[in-house]
Amino acid sequence: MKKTSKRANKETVVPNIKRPFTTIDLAIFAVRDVKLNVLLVNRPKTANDPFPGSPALPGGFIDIDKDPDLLACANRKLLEKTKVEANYLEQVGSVGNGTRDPRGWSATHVYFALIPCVDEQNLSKDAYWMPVDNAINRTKLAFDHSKLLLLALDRLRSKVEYTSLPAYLLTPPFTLPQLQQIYEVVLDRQLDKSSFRTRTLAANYLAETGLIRGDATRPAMGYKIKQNTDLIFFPRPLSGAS
Amino acid sequence: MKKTSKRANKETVVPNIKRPFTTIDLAIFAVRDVKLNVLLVNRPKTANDPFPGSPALPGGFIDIDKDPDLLACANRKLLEKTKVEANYLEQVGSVGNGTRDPRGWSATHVYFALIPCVDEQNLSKDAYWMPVDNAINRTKLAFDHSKLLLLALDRLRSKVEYTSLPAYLLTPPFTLPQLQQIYEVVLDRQLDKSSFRTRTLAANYLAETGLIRGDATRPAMGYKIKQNTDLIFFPRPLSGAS
DNA sequence: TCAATAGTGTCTTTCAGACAGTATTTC
DNA sequence: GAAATACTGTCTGAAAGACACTATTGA
Repeated sequence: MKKTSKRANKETVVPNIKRPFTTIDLAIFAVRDVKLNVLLVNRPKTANDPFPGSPALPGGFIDIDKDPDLLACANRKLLEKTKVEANYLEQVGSVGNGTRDPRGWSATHVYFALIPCVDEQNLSKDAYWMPVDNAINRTKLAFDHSKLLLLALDRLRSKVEYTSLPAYLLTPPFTLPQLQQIYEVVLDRQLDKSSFRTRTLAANYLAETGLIRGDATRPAMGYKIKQNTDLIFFPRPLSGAS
Repeated sequence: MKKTSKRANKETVVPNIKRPFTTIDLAIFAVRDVKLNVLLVNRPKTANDPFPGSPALPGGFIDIDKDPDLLACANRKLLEKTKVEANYLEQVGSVGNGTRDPRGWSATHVYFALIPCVDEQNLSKDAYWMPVDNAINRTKLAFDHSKLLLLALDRLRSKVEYTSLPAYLLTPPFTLPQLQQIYEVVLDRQLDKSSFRTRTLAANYLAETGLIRGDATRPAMGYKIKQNTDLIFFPRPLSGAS
């Protein structure tokens, strides 16, 4: 290899500039007791830490020695807190400014994850579930995490209007009425059964797994997401998607 | 103020962790000669710089002394290169890993901007327009900027399917046929005139500004975006929005 | 049989798409 | 009047919403 490579011949010089802190924050969602929940952790009570004891989104500094990229870092932190892999993990965006962290200029990369509900005793010790309604309206989260949670929730809700996202909040096999309930829980409104079924089945992303017995009622067909299926985009949003 | 404030009583300790580089990259779009163009700059030819002389998206390191937040940083860099404010500026997301910059682990925050076309002699000296088709298919951009450009372009195209975004690529007053042409240029396909007009006018975000004379043809009504109007979301996407 | 839930059928509504037809300008 | 472009009207079709109806289970 004689020709000049991308790297300059001499060692590339590391520029001498001030670097912001770089963190990841995660909004991990699951449905518990017919409510959308978000995973929180309490900040350490060490005096030197900002917001000691406050509830916060899981996350923290990127470890540039351990994390090959941002997504891997998000996955690592998710696994540390929940012991499970995400059914779905997507970046919401990033927020950075000089005021969000009292320790200095800081930029965070925000992800949201969907998992089926994990029992609290299987979570990491410092982690717990809270209904999002509660987390948004009645809880002061550390840093700007209330705002970050709202960002993630808005993204989730808006995508639920026109995608198959809620299927990632369930463990297969699940029934169409169960799936519809998840949609209703996330969107906080009722949906029509008939059009929901037509739309869902027409998208052709579910495979039947056999009847599931109900409780003294008619059994429902069980479904799972077909293998190698990406997120489904429906041709029209459910309604006021704006 | 006696009660404990958010900052700990003693100075909060700055944690001793390695920090990645933090940068902004901008995909600045405008329509020139009936083609969607993107603003590029050539990397400096200094030997110590990575990718010397290569075309790249405008951007660079955050200056934590100058930039209060990420958006302000994006605005600053936009203004430096184009001398104009953006009609529309939105974050696409962020990309960070250990390999995208030969100088070390680096995270960039990607924005896209829409501006009406700025003549090349009014741009900053090192900046120039390139048709996106050309920039994507026939140009090797510095760093991972080809990938970043694609991210921004995908976001733009997908939002054009169901929003009023293209209106921000025009200087008012403009006519509906002109606006339709911008949609067609961005989406690279023809649209039906009648449904385009119905949909656009029904959204009620345009105000008439009086007839605009054509070239030996019937004059067309001029429009501008109504004041204090946010981006409009249409009830349905144009077609295969997926 | 009844209660409860699963699932279907039918009609309406809302918009995008196709396409033909009319209107207004300059030459 | 011709050419060019602006604008309108009518029909079709796809998919959501409302809502009544049938189907299948356990007690």
